[in-house]
Amino acid sequence: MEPNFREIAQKWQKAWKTSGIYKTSIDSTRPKYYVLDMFPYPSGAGLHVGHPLGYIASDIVSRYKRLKGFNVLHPMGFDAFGLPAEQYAIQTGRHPADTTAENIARYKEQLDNIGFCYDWSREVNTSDPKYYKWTQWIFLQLFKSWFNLETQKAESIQSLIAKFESGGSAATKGACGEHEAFSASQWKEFSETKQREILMQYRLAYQDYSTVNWCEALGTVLANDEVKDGFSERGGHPVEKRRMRQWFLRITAYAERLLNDLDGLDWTDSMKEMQRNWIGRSEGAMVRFDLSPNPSPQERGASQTVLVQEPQSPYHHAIPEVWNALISKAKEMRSNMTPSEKLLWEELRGGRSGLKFRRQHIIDRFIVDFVCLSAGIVVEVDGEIHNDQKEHDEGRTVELNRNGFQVIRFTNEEVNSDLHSVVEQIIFACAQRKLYNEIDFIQLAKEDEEGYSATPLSNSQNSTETPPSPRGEGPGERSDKADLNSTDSILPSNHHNSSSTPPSPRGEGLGERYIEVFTTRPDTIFGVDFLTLAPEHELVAEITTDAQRAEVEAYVNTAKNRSERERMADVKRISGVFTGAFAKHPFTGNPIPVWVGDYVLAGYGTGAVMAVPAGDQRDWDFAKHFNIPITEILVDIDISEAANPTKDAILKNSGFLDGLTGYQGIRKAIEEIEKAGIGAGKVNYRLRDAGFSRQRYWGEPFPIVYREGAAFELEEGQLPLELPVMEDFRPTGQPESPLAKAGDWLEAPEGKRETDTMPGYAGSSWYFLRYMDANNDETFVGKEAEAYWQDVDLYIGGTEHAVGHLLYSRFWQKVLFDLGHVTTHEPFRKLINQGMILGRSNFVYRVGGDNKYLSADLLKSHPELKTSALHVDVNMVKNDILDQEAFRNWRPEFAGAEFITNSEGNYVCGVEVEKMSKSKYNVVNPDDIISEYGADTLRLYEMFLGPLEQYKPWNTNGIEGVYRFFKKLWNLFYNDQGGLKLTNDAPTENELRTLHKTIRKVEEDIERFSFNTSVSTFMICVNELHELKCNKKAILKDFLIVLSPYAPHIAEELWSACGETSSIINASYPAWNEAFIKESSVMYPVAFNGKTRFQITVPADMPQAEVQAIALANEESQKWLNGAAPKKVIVVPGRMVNIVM
RNA sequence: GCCCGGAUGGUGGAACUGGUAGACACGCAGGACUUAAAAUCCUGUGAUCAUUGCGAUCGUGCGGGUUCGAUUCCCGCUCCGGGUACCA
Repeated sequence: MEPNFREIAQKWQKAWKTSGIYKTSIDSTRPKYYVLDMFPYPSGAGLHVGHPLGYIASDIVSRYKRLKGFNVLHPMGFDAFGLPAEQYAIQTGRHPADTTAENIARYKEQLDNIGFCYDWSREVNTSDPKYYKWTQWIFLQLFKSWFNLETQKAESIQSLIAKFESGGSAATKGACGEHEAFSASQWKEFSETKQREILMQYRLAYQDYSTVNWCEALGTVLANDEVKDGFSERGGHPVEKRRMRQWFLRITAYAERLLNDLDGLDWTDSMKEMQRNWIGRSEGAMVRFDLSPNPSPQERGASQTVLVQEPQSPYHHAIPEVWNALISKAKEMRSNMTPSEKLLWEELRGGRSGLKFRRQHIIDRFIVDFVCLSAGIVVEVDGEIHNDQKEHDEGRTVELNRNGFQVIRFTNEEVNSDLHSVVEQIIFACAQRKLYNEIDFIQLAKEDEEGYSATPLSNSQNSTETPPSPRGEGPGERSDKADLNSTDSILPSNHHNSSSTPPSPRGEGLGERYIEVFTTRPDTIFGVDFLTLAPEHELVAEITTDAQRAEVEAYVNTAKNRSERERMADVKRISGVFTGAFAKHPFTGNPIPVWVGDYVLAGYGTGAVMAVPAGDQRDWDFAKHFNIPITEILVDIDISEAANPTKDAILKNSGFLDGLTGYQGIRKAIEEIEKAGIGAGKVNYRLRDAGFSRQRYWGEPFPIVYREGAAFELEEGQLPLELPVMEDFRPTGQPESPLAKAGDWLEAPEGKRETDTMPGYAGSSWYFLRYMDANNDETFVGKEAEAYWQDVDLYIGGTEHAVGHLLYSRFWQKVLFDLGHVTTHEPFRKLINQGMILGRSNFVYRVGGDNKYLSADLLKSHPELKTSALHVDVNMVKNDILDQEAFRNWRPEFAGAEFITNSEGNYVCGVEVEKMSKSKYNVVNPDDIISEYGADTLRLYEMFLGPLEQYKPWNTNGIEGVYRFFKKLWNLFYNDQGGLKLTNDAPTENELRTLHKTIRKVEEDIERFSFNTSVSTFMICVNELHELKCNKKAILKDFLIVLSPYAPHIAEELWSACGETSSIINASYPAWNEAFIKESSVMYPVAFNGKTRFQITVPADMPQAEVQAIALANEESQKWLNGAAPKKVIVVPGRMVNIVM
């Protein structure tokens, strides 16, 4: 008789429901165990076979822990607010409340079919006002608190107000935005609006203007993790940046705690690592670089007169005879400029670049292509460069250098292909040169050193691209000038005594402006060759010189308008522009050019970096691209091809850091930076405050009203603030919420309502707490319930929530903990990530344009046939063999399909593993499996598929094996006629051994979440009991208990067949007895040099020496030893014997 | 690029602290039962060689190393999967 597993499942599901056996309550006599699944988002598509994988695992643990005597909390609910539900509703033209309710009903039905032991009386639904009342309440707790940096805890905003009243803004340190300083009396005089404005800077839930991801198509802003490569994760619509007033949660205040507390969690390393990366802690230093004053026109004039004899005798050294020849030649050249020269001249002529250039100008005995006399820069454009030409050029360069000119060379190709960059470099070189000139002037005057003309560029390889540094120490030469003493002597004196006055946050000091950078490599500070600002950096406009203004503005505008996507797309492209400004190196006093580049992100650190080409590849690339000279600071490291970012290289040319490794240098450098009062060691985080506003309809409304522009919270008694029912809830297409159209609702007696709604993660950040006391109307979770259930012992869900949900939940929990509302500071003790179940797509191969299909196993033998692969519904395929009739009936166009089958007459389908999706026809619905094989088979088979955490394709092929197992089990209880064949006989030793081995193994497996191996243990047990022809109740009943977490329905059915009247769910897990498992004799494999040759069987308690003797005495041993004496014999007790020859 | 994980028969996978590699299952082949099929049961199934038999050799992505002994530990690679990124 065939058992009907489907009917059995339905029967017991009904019985359990009626008896309310899954209802859980607080029971202080038993230890608690809280097993939680990540609750699903009820989409319209329903569950596929991949969804229940984690649920099955958690259900097994729940039932097992219950058998073990724990009071188990195992709830389920629905994450029902959010964008997808709204999108789905808009698509179907219905209200999200209706579609959500339907989807939930469908999900529940599907879940119940699988036989989960959820206590549905604790169901939560985040879109239910009874639930979101408390989401709003928690938001108010965040709104009404601030983070005290001194105690590293959240406190009530009242304590902050008290501190302001007594000591003004200086009285305390809290995590906050920017605001002015004020005294206690000033505070008291502030208007309420003003006070609220300041408090807003401290609240854990606060408002701020910020750039957000605005998605035109979805009509809403998106969280960073909802944006992938500049497109919305859902729908793939383009996303752009907009500046809007938004709600934020001050999660950054908790960065350190969120990071440190990871250590105590039983999560996978990769999961913790993802959170660590997201928090992105990096240690380093803040360093300020004072800005040199921009040269005024007068100063420029001064420098000109000193350094270049201009304009009186620009043609110096030219003797009359040569002069006449040169001048006619120059005229000729002017009228016959090469196309590249013409191109460049168009950019340089008439002072367009802010500098005056002359063309085909005579200097000494040369005619140079272009020259900027005020800066002393010669620009040469060459054709193809041959070797002898190169030599000639070098000679010419040296002579021009001698005359005080710096030569920059470009090839025709460079000018033609990247004119912009060429012009850029020229302007940069001129500006830099001008500043050097000034400094030289000052230094020369002061120190009475050798004159400028005696500072030639001697390094002929790169001299054309290398401007002289202030006192003549070009790269790789004159190192005697770069020693500690000389750098000390030019340290600005104010740096030595300014440590008592902390720098203001930005470069707005009195009379002195500076750029503050964050660096993780303060040890490389002597290798700083330039600074780079993010295009959005606030100092950009201020410091840019007039000459560079047009270009910088153009660059900044382009960068701003470039969407995220475009910026991502050409990460490789290096772009930037020189501001014309210079900063002063804090230790050497060298001028450091300030650039703008979009490789620097405004949102990280200070939005400015100190660029060290020697140690950072991006800086290196930037320097090479713009011909910025690179300072070498690493001993014996070649940086001609790439930067060296390692910290173990020895530093040189680095003043007080010389001779130290990077590791040592970091500490020393921070020390010196702090001593000099130009900065301090600093820990920086990548984590940003969490955007908490959404311009959508289907979310929690904020319990906030506005009066005179200030935000006021609603009273607790006014919650929930229900979402108004609206006919038209579609996005407005403007960056404002659909709720802006809500008419009367907007006008509250207390003021004007906030129209944004909360994001999807609001409700899911605390749902695990609500389950503990889901029906409490007085509070979000009762004190008693919270104290009993505390936290989640086991949390199972996908890795996709690694940083979003899991981080926000931890943050909320910590805030609630600080405020005294919960007793634990981490919500999820152990976390397991189930791997995704992938689809296994099947294909048919259509021949040409015909309605004819070639079997996949014949593809190779028929290379002459051109075929195209078509996805075919996997539900028409069994063991990769197509149901031909079903295919013909699938769609009208396949009705007359002809099949070229293999020799057995089968049509074999092709196979590919892909994500499960409707469009690939590879979705398997658990309901179909259940109606064919029953719920237990589905449960057991999903577990049998492989390790829980592993990604694996769904393959229905193996399910028969599990089904056979159940039939085999059934046959231990029933004979062919359907009669029970159970006996009450005493079990034999063998039967007991089989049983107790199984009890032990399954227990061990569940404890380490190795569910797939318990399934094979069940199979082994049933196979053995079959062999033993065991139908003894004493054995089978215990086996059923062990099996019941995996296969509750069949276990319950057979349990009652044994005459039990109470449910197996309430049974106790049997204890295994070592005495039954112990074998009286042990089989030892005997190996020679590690290779197993034969086996011996000896009594289990035989001493090692005797085992060794027996092994050696064996005649097989004699054969393998071949007369030789063994060198060594190793006996591993109970394991094996190894004889070394 | 960086971080994490992985690679074992025709397939999914097992081997938990280094100790008989391939448990359990699928598939396949052969057999029993049956008029036949399904279901069920039995046998075999890593590769190569030898097959009359005893068997032998190789084998856990590749190359080294440690060890009496390595799928397991170490070093260096290859490939695959996931995460993440101009993060200074």
